[in-house]
Parts: sequence; C-alpha cells; structure tokens
Amino acid sequence: MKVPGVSESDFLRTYDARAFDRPNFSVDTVVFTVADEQLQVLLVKRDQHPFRGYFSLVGGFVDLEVDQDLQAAALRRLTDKTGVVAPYLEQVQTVGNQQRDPRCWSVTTVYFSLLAKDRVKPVTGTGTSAVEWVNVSEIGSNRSLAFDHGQLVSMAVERLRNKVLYTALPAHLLPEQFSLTQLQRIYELILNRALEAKAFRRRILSAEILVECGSKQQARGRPTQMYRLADPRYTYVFSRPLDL
Amino acid sequence: MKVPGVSESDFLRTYDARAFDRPNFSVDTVVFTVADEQLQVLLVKRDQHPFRGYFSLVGGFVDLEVDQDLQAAALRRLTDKTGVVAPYLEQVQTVGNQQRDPRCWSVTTVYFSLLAKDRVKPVTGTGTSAVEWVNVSEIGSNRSLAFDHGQLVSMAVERLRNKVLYTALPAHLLPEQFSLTQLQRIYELILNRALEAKAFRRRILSAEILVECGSKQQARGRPTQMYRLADPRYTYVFSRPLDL
DNA sequence: GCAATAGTGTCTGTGAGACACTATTTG
DNA sequence: CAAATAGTGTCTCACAGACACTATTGC
Repeated sequence: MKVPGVSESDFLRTYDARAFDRPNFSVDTVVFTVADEQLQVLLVKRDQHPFRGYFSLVGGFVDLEVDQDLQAAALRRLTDKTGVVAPYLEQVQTVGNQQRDPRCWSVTTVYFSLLAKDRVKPVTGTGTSAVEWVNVSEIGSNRSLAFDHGQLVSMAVERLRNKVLYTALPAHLLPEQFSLTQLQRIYELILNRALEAKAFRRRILSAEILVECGSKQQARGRPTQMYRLADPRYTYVFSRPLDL
Repeated sequence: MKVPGVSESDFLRTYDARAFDRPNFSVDTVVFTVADEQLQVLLVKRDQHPFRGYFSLVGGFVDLEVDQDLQAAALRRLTDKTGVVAPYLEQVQTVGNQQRDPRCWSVTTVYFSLLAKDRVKPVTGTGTSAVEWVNVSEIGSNRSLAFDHGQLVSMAVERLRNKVLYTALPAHLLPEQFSLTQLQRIYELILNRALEAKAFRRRILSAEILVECGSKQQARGRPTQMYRLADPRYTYVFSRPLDL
C-alpha cells in the first residue's frame, strides 16, 4: 500500500473510484404532515425489485452530476414527489449494514421534513408509481414497508417527538396562518397526550416567534386570534423542555 | 427503466452493484479526551495522497466483508488506533458533497467518542503513520486538517457542548474513579465558563448516576469523595438543561 | 494560626403545571 | 338563556444560579 514518489496530480489522474467495493448509498426522507387528526408520512409504491409493490420512503441514489450535496439530493427527490420546496428538512441519522438491502451492503442517510398538507400539489409525482399519505399509527401493523423503512420512520417519529418538547417545529405542519389552539392540537397529536392550554399559550407567546395576523370567526364560539411564524427559517429553542 | 416480468431472484442474481456511479463512502470518528486542561482530539497523519502529510480524523472506508454495520466500522478503526474498545460512541452527522474530496463525490458519517486518556495504550497504531492528540483550540489556527476534517471536528465539538448542557457525558472523559470537582472542571473546560459548585453538585448527585467509592487524599486540603458511574452504558438526561 | 481544597445552607428567580375563572360568539 | 370555543389570573412546585458559610487536611 506504499505510494512512493507519486505526485498528487498523477495520483488523482490514475485514481479509479470504482476500484474498491463500496456500499450502496442512498438518501431517504420521512415527510410528515397532519390530516384527519393523524400524523401521516408520504410513501411511494415501488415498481421495481427488490420489494416491488411495497411502499417505501421518498428517496433514492445520489446523482453525482446533479446533486451538489446530500441535502440537495434529498430535496430533489422530495420536490419531484410533492411539487414544493420543503420548508423544513433536517437530517436524522444514517443507517448502514449488510442486511437492510438484499442486493448488497447499503447505507442510507435519513432526513425528515414537515409539510402542511394544503401546500402539497395534488401529488402528481413524476414517476408512474403511486404516492400516498399513510397514518404513522398504521405502519408496522397494517402495512409493512420496503427494506427497513418501517424502522427509519420510527426513528424519525422519535426525533420529532423529542424535538417537539423544546421547539415550535409543529408550526410547519400547519397552514401559513393558524391559531394557538390548532397548534396545541398538533402538539397533542404528536405527543399523544393533552397539554394545559394556559401553560402552552404562555410558552409559545413568550418566545415571540409568532406575529398576529387578524382574527377568524369560528363555526361557533369566540373568534380566534390567528398567527403566522415571524421567521419560518428560524428554529427557536425553549430554555426548558416540556415535562415528559 | 422498466423491469417487466423478471423474478426477484433473477433480478438479484444479475444485479451489479458497481454498474452505477456512486459516491465514495467513509466513516470518521472525532475522539475526544482531556489532558493538560485542554480538550483534545485524536488525529492520524496521512501517508498517502490526497492530503499526504496532513492530519486527519480516525476513519476510513467500510470493509464490506468485515464490518457488520456503520458503528462497527467506526469502532474497528478506533480500536486499531487506540487499542481499546471505546466506551462511548455516538453518531453526529453525515456530510456529503462534490467538493470535500478532490477524487470524487464523497460521503462520510461522523461519529464522536469520549475516552479517558489513561485508558489509551501508548498509541501503538497498527499502521506506520503517526497518531497524535491535538488541542481542539489549535485546530483551524495552527493546524489545518485534511479534507474538511476541521469542519467535522467543529460539528462534533458543537454537539458535545450542547449535550453537556443536559447529560453527564463528560464523565467518560475521566478515569474510572473521579471527584465531583474533577468532573466540574471538565464541564467548565468544554463550556468554557465557570459553573457554580453547589448547583453543579446538587444536579449531578440528585441524578443518582454515581456511586461513592472511597475518598482520596489531596496534595493539600480536605480529602475528596471519589465516585464512579453506576452504569457507564446508560446516558442520563436531565429534566432541565443548564442555562446558556 | 494560614492556605488550600471540599462541601453545605439557604435565598432568589424562572418557567412549567394545575385549575378555576372570564370573554365572545351562535342559536 | 345554553353551548361552544377562546383566552386569563394566579397558585404551586421543581430546579438552576448566587453566594456566604462550614469542614478537613498540610504546613
């Protein structure tokens, strides 16, 4: 393995990136939304082996010509399937081992994204394959996913549940304008437990990350103050997490 | 791109994992320790192009025959260089883009590890290349590292700084037996600010993650109560983070 | 005694949780 | 008026920070 007097330029000219066995590498994104009082993820039906006919996460291999970096690769797949540029995309974890893909040693970097359902164009994916929102609660019981994607979803859900304890991330799951009650419902959905309204409002409002934008008449009852995120790109971190 | 009536077994038999251009993939670990009142990382001198003669993180490509999964790959490299099985290893982030390696589009998954310096055997690495502890504070100024490893170190330091606010991770940087004062000094080193002794002791002791193990005479002054981690594999999470 | 280090008593402040209460709408 | 939904007043509690204090050693 000695490289005696070779210059760096000579070395690079003669280097063959395909000379060594390398793992397969892909990028997958768990896209969350909320609808029908359910946390849902976007899945795509595979039309090729392996796992033909199974649903899988939105993702695929990196295109070395097109993708500038990992996040861009994830974003490209996501935009292909949803028609929108995801407003929130965060890397979760990278999983790689011999067993997860029957073809070979394979690695995937998992992202998660938050999307308001009303922002997604009627799911006119580019491919022929079906794209579908699936309730998180059904995955693993009614449905098993391709590869280890069921586990990847669990990891992303765990991360989301954890982040919700000290950030206002769930705002990205709502339409641009929303009420504090709506936001609280999303928190409750994700955490699967009730929160105290007073404490919730105090917490969110004192963070000063929302701006008021008019009030809206409800079907019945007192009208609601509506808000939107002051800066959607900014992730506020609360000084104390919610109690577990 | 249609695969008409091919069976899954036929498909797998004829699948060539090397048929598509894929990014290079490697695993790198930022190994932290503390010595001379400094946070240090373990670096290896490269004896091959590219970046021959520069220092880089402990890492390398996955061995598809030997490594069961990503963490095992990281651990193997680490054990090669330190002679110990790292007691704490955590995935930080995965970075991939066109620019970071002059050879090709390349991806690395970065881990960080915490090691008490006295546990590392006198750094008899298997390779011929030099292995060295370097102060984190010197990286980027006095020393620039191979590839983007300087940035990778920064990411790991940021993660460590953040985790220290709500865990007792720094205990892994100390010998098996340590005093609360020693532990506090490590926290202060990482956070780069003084902590209140009373609050610190109350916090750590009330977590009940330490067990007393005798007292030790100091050079001068009152003898110290020594402790060790009750369960080194368990990471306690404090209900509130330290103030920023 | 003094210097040096370990360790405590106790007050303050902040922000989460609890829960009874008020406010504003429709019918 | 009642029902429904939005929003508040205010108490308690846990725990981090501040800081003056005590404890135990060597010299």
